[in-house]
Amino acid sequence: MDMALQRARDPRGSGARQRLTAQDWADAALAAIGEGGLAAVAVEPLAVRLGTTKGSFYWHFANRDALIEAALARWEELGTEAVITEMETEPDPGKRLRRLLLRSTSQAAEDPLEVSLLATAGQPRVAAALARVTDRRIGYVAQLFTELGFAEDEARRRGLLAYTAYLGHTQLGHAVPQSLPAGAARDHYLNGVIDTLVRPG
Amino acid sequence: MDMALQRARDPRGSGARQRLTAQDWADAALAAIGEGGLAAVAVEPLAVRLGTTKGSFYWHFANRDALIEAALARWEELGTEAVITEMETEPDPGKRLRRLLLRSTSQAAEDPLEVSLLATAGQPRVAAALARVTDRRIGYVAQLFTELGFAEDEARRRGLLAYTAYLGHTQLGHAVPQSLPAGAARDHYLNGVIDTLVRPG
DNA sequence: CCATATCCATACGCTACCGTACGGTCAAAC
DNA sequence: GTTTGACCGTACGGTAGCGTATGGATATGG
Repeated sequence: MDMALQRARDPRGSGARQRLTAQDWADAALAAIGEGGLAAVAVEPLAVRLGTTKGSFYWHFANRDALIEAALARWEELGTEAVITEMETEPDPGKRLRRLLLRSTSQAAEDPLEVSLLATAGQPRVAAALARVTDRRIGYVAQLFTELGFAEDEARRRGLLAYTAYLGHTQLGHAVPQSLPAGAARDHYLNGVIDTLVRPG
Repeated sequence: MDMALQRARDPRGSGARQRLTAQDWADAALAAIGEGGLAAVAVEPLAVRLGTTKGSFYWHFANRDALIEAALARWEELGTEAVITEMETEPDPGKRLRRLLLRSTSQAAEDPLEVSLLATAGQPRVAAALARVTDRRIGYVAQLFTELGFAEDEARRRGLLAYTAYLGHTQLGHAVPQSLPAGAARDHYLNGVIDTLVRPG
């Protein structure tokens, strides 16, 4: 998740701008979710971080809920399709699976956002966004297994197993990082996992 | 997690008692975590649920933080050792692994507590409790793979994979339940997963 | 039957945050 | 150069929850 806060434009031409866009708020909200969960999406603290005040916020959004919605939409846009598109440059499905797993896990290691969102699946809006993203991802991974020669059912089963392992892995990465292999052992571990996942039978 | 709120004793002999114990508060806090995350551990709402007031709470605990600590201790006590002990009645390690996975996943399907705790790994106290529980569990599963004849390294690798899959599975079970197989397909899926996990190679 | 320790109710002040009201500012359009 | 509309600052009232203070209830031993 690239939080590169691209501002609309910079009227002054230099660094210090003062007008913000709704997307600035949405990105800040995403960053806050990553750091402190949904509860950290609080208007006044965010305003301080953005160097502005609530006056700005309530111009761009009706209320806090609308901000959350915008942040989730942005996450859906950035967190899944971009990665899948990036994978498509690799023709071999086996290598694609390896690249996907390596990239996703290391990405997730730096970005607590997904973990925080999973945590707040109680919220209906979050649940809906998660459902869409999850379906898309599991479908994509299952398709990779299909391309590797597995039958429909078996591919779905292995795709689901791979995705649950990915999810659990990121969970551990944030909650109990010392339980995961690090450095070179990490790549070795992940490659071994894929070996197990793609072994025929 | 059996939330059977056993009261200390019941001075009246019948149903309606009014004095509470610290454990009553801790159990209520655990239930609240399951329903609404750590943030839902709020003294005044809990007092309402317990049919009492803050006066009781601040008699038993110094502050909200002490309550959280007590709840975590109770979770560690109930959520891991009890299950492992229960597994030991099964002599065959292969069946033990199957029983463990089936029991844990269906348990977790009803009890959002673990998911909520994972979500709040930011809190140092939660992180410490999670670390202890995670180490114990991964160690136990790895030992099962050792008993199944895998070498030390391979057993650890497969144990970790199994545990991450379990974690991710429970995540999905709460966030996007429709992505998981249900009913008979569920057992079929889990058995297939174990087949994949124990297949030699 | 009263004394004491245990346990709870109630009232209070404090802080963080939500949302509103309204006035001020600045750039662009005319 | 005035007007207009987009954008922001500030002050306000409201709510939820933390923690404290203090008095009241209740059970049990003397």
